[in-house]
Amino acid sequence: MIRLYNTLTRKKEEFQTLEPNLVKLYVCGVTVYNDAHVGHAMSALVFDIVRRYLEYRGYTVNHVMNYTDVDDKIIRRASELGEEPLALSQRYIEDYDNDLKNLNILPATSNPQVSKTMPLIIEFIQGLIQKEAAYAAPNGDVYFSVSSDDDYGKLSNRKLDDMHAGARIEIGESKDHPMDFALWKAAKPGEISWDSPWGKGRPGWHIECSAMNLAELGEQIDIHGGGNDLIFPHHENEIAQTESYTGKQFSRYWIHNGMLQLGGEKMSKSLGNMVTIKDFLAQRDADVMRMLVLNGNYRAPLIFNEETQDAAEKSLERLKAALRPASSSSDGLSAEAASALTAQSGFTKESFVNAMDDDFNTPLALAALYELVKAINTARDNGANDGQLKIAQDTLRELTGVLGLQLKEKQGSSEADAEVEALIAERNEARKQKQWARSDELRDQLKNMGVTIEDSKDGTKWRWG
RNA sequence: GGCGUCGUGGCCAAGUGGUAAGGCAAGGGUCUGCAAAAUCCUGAUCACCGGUUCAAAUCCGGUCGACGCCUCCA
Repeated sequence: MIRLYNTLTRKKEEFQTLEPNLVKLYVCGVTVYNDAHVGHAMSALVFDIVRRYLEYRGYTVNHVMNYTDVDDKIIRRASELGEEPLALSQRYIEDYDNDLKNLNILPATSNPQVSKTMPLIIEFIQGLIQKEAAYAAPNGDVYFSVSSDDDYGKLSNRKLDDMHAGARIEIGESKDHPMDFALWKAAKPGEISWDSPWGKGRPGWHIECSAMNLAELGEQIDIHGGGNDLIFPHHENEIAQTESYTGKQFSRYWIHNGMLQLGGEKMSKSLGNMVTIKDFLAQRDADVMRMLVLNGNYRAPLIFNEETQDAAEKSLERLKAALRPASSSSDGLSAEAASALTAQSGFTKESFVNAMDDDFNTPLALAALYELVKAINTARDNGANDGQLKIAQDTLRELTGVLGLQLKEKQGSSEADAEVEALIAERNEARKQKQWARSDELRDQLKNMGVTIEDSKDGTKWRWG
């Protein structure tokens, strides 16, 4: 039984899908006007892990992630660059797709875009006006009327009265209630716009997700996700719109990831404390980013610094090492020891599933994996052969795969490999002569080339990294 | 000010009533020519105060602190 923490109820709940074995999952994607940063990566990774795990547990996951390709910031940036807004956003969509691929994140089942959903958005707004949940203002804007919605504020646990103070009405707006928000914004001169019953304009931020949800997944979905900075106002408003429109509960479960922290504060484009995904991947392997996410609870803030990255990298090394082959000179494990290792595989799998079933408790799931790692290493030290390690290593490979870890050993070019082999042969010759100084010198040289050496009973082993 | 999350060993982090998982780092042992890898051993009473209980990191109240949202934001 899978349990997950539902922001709507602030409790862990048993997961039950609307339709058997099918999960309708909608995750808010990014606004595409700039390079994505590792905070975006965190969110994408969290939901990639959710999706992979649900699939592992036998569900078909209909995973929708949208692109906001029509927005104030896109328009501003495009005019700065002298580029068409949709051309700019299209460029960054491709760019982000590429980042996600490089992070080993599975592509969503579909990636709707605002610019391609216009008719439905307009229809949606018209429906809301008909139901008197929205109204057109004289200036061509259309607003959602929060007063029309009895349970407005239920997701973020806010009351309209409490929000009066902070709300602002900008000049030119004519809202009935300060918290009313735009469904449709009248176009300013020269801005990209679409025709509508209210004149030329473009959609507000929140309506797009309601419309794309409806288009892709229907009136009701199982899980809606995103960063916890979206709880208010974005997700709150989505609920208001969709439930006012359909009269049905929108999403059964709301999942929100915590914010990635750089130097004690949230990483964001506006704060300017960004590490882009490309910056990160130029320095570290994709697995490292994923490991950082796995190492903590997805709802908690993720501390991102050199120290946590180093630790993640080292623990990956430990997982990789467990997958390495047995010593070729080993003469096999006793039957009891071999069956104990196999038994451990079973225990680990069980612990892993129990941990993940409990709201994707990845730190606990990893702990289960390390238990198997230790068993494999001990078995190898005790003389296990490859056949005896296989089941345990296959299990480890399978479960790390569920988490989306690749655990690839670094590769070198064949010329470089040949050079390394030559140096190692030379070093082994020196070792045979007990010329330790020369031997160590060669080892240092290899180390500087990025090669790690391990001398063992069955010869010298080496690897990049 | 309002809403919410949280405060566990040097760092990251599990654990929601019965005397603290795991990873990284550190120190020591085994192995090794020396290393590396592996393995073994060593370390926290859980922000603070008060309460409930036979028993609390875990429940309740309070204090202090951190972070997020309340404006665009993953």
